[in-house]
Amino acid sequence: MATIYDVASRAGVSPATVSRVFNGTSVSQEKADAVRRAASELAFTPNRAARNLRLQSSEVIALVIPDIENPYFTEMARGVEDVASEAGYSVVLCNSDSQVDKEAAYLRIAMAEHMSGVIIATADGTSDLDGIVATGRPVVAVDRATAYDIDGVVMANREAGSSAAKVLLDAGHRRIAYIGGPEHIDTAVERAAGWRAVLTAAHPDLDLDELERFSTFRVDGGRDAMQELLALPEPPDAVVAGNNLIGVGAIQVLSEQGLTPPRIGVAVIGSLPFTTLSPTAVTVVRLPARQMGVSAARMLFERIGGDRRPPRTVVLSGEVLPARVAHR
Amino acid sequence: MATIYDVASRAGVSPATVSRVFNGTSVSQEKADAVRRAASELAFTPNRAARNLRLQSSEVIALVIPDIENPYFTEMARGVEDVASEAGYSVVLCNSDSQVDKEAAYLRIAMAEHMSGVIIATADGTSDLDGIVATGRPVVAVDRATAYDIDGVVMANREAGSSAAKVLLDAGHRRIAYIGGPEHIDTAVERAAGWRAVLTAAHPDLDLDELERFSTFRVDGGRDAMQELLALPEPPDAVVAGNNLIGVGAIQVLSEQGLTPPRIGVAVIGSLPFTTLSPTAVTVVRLPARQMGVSAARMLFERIGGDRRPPRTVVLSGEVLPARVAHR
DNA sequence: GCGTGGCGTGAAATCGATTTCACCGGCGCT
DNA sequence: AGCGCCGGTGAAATCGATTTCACGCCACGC
Repeated sequence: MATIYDVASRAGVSPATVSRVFNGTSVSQEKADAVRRAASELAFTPNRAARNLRLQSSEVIALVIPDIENPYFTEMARGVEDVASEAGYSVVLCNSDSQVDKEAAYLRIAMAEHMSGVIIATADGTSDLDGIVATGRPVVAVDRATAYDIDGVVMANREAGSSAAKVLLDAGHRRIAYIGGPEHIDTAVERAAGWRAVLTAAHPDLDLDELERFSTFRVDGGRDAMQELLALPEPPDAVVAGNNLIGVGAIQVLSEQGLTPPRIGVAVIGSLPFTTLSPTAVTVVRLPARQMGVSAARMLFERIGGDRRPPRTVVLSGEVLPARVAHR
Repeated sequence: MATIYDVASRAGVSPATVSRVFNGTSVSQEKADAVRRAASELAFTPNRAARNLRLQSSEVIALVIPDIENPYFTEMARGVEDVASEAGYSVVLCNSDSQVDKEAAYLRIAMAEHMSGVIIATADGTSDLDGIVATGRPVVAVDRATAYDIDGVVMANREAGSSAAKVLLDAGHRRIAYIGGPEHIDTAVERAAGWRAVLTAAHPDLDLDELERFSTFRVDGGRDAMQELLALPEPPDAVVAGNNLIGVGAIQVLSEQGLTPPRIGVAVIGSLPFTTLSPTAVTVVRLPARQMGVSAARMLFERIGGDRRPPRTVVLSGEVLPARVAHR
C-alpha cells in the first residue's frame, strides 16, 4: 500500500502538495499532473485510518436496525445504502436484535470509530441515545419515534391502522381483530389505536380488548396470536396484522385451518414481498420502507453537510391496496 | 471524548502504562487500579482511528453480498454477524447488487480501512479479488466459488438440484422443468446440472433444453420463466426453482393461473421463510444459510488469528423437506 | 521604488494509540 | 561483593494523512 510520502517523492513534491491535489486546494497544473501520474502508477489509495484520525470523522454511517431478517428493514437498508454509496459513504449495518444492550454496544462503536452519523430504528422506547446525541454527531430516527429532539422519519402508523380497519369494515366485516407488536414499541401502539378508533366508531358494542393482541413483530408472534383468536368462543371474521411478519404468521395459520384469505378478511400493515399468495386476496397497506431509508439518509447527509435547522420529522403515508377478491 | 493522555494524567501515570493496562501486559496492581478508575470516571473509550492507524488493522470485517433484499443472504448475514459480534468485531454489510464494479469499490474500501477480513458472495464469475488477496488479508468466499485459492463455504448445489428433481420424479412427475439463475453464476449452473443428470437418467427421451430456463435469481425472473414454461405447446407438469426468489415468482404465477402447488409439482432450492402457503404443499430443499455464514465467519477468524493451513472449502448439504401433500 | 496582497510550496505539528528502547531498582546467584 | 536478569515504567518514535505556519516570489497600486 503506497503512502502519500511515496507518491510525494516519486512526483518530486512534498506530501502536503499531494494532499492538496486530492483535496482540491490550489496547486500548479504541472505539479498536480505529476502527482496524479505518480499516484496512479503506485495505485495510491489514501489510508483511511490516518485520514479518520486527523479529521476526527470517517466516511461511514451506522444503520442500526432491530431485525436484519425482516424484509421491511432490509428494504429500508437498501434505500439508505443507495443514498450513502452515491455520496461516497459506506454503511455499517448493525443488527440490534431488539436488544437495548446490543444496540448500546453498536452506538459506542459508532462513536469510537468517529462515524459521521447514525440512522437508527430503536430497539424499544428505552433506547439510550444520550452518548451519541451528546457528541453532536447527527442521528436520524427511523420507523420509531424517540424521546430525543432529533430528526426522524416515521410511517403514518395510526392512519395505517385505521385504513386497514376501514377496508375490512367496508367489505362487510364486523368482528375485526388486531394483532400488533410489543406494547413498548410506539409503532405497535399507534397502529392499534387507529384500528381501535375506527372500530369503536363503527361498532361501539364490540369488546375490543378481547380482539386485540400484542405480540412480537415476528412470524411466530403472528401465528400464536392468530391461534388464540381462532380459539375464542366467538372468533373474529377478519384480522388486521400489525406488520408484515405478523401477517405472514397469521395467514399461515389461517391457511392451515382451511381459512385461506378470501374466506376471512385479512389486512396487513406492510408489504409481503415474498408471499406466494395471489396478491389480490389480502388487503395490504404498503409502507414505503425504501423511501423511508432514502429520506432518512438524505436528512442525515444534510446534517453532515452542516445543516443547523431545527430537527424535523417526516411522516410517510402507506398506500392502501385493497384485496380485489371480495372478502367472504 | 477522553483520550489516553487524559486518563494517564488523571491516574498519575504515563500513556504507555494506560495502554498496557488495556492490552494486558505487566503493570503493577496499584497503577492498574488507578488507571481503571480514571478510565471509568472519564468514560474513556479508545479512539479506534488512532488504534487502527497504529495497528494497521481494524476490528471490522466486510461482508459483500449481491442482494441485500434476498432473505437467503440476510439469513447468512445474521450468522456472520452473530459470530463477529461475539468476537468483538463489527460487520460492514456491502450490497454489490450483483455489479462487479460496485463490488470492486467496496473491496477497495475494505483495504483502505484496513479491515481485518472479507467474506464475499461474488457478484459473478468475473469478480476481481486480486487486490484484496494480494494484501494478504483473509478472504472467505461464500455461496459461490471463485477462481482464487482461498477458503470457501458453499452449498452442495449439484446435489440440491438432483434431490429436488428426484422428489418430483418419485411423486410421479415426468416433464419436470428447471428455472435457474444466470448462466455466469456457478451455483445456478451446478444446480441445473443436478436436475439434468437425474432427468436424463430417468427420461432420456425428454427435450431438456426446452424445459430449462436460465433467468435471474429474483422474483421477476421466476415469474417470467414460469410464464414461458406454461406457454409451451406441452407445458411441464412440475418445476424445480433454482433459488428461493425464483420459487416465489413461479408459485405466484401458478397461483394466478389456478395451478396452486399441490396441483402441479413444485420443488424449491432454498427456504421460503415468508411464504404464506401451507408449508406442506411445496417441496423445499432447505439450504443452511445461517450455518454458511457461521462457518465462513469462523474460518475467517481462524485466519485472522494466524491460521496458516492451506485453504479449505466447506460444503454444506441441503435438507430435503418433501411436500407432504401428494402432488397431483 | 516600495509596500501590500496573494499564490504556491514545504517543513513541521497534529490527531491518539501502541510499542520500542532505555533506565531503574531489586533480587538471586556465584 | 559483584554481576546479571527481570519486572515495571516513562520518553519518544511511529502509523499516514491533513493543515497551519512561514517563506519566497510575483504582480499590482500608489
